[in-house]
Amino acid sequence: MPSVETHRPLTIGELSERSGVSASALHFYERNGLIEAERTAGNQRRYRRDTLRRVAFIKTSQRVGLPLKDIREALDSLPDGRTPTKRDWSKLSLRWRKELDERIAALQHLRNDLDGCIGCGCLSLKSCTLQNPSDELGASGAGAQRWTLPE
Amino acid sequence: MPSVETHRPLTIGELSERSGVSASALHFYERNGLIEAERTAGNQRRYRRDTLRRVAFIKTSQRVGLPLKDIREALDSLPDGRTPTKRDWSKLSLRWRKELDERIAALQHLRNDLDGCIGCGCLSLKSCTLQNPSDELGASGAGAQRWTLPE
DNA sequence: CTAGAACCTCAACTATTGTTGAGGTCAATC
DNA sequence: GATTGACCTCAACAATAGTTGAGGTTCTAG
Repeated sequence: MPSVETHRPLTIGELSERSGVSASALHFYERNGLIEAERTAGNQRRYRRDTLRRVAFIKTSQRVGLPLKDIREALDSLPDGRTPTKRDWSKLSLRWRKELDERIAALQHLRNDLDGCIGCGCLSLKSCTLQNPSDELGASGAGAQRWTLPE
Repeated sequence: MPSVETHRPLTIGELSERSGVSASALHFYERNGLIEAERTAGNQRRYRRDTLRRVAFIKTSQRVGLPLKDIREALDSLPDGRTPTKRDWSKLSLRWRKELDERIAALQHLRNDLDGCIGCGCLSLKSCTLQNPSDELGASGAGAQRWTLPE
């Protein structure tokens, strides 16, 4: 049977140390609705232990380059009051994995485009402008869109 | 032989339209040493046509997530006064491709780690803490480093 | 030569993701 | 019961990557 210790909520210091996220960042996440905490009679924060996982999700998502706004949206899909189940987290992970896949695909696409250009030192990617002498010499007309890959 | 038109330097409006980068952003890049311009007698900017390629490099690098500081460093390796040759750009592209490769590899690594965790809904990546019941119940001790993948 | 579009500078503002410090309170230990 | 470390709020500051606006100048076409 679990001891009392294992159910005790976390102080901000504990959460900070265990998650590797500074207390000020935790405050910030709270202000922005990414995490939440109970308060003691003396107004100090007490975090449910699953907040640890929530913070892990935040950190990991940030590593992929997602803005906090998006991360919050994802977290909003978790159940409100109760501790999320494995299934809940699993759904989130899957969603997040898709993001990852997309980002990887986008970078690979970019790299493939680049490969065709390294030989000529060109950087226009979509259509190598160096292979088009009129650009080097200064062709007028549609130039902008060539560099803007579709979002 | 090339007409005069093809050698004429670009106004900021032209560079902006052709590159898809706003004039204010071009001002900003100049303040930060990423691009430069000659001036007319009346103090208006005139860009060498190869600035177009420079801006393309900036935009593309940003797409990969590189900060302007790094991009400037890369650009600093270009020859100073003269128009860069294809070879110059080629070197830069190669360097940038390595960055891309690294980023792709990092994301793939992250995804592979995640794959092992989706089944259990865990997010600790390196070592699935959900597979470790002591964490769900709140094991004390080293928790932080597990989520911090090496930079 | 004059109107209007395009350009100039400089300062202030935006958003994101936090950090730092001041001034004060809480909680656990001696 | 006093000390001390951990915690609280609030405001200001930081870096990045720009945008916006005011107020004034230049360039170009008619």
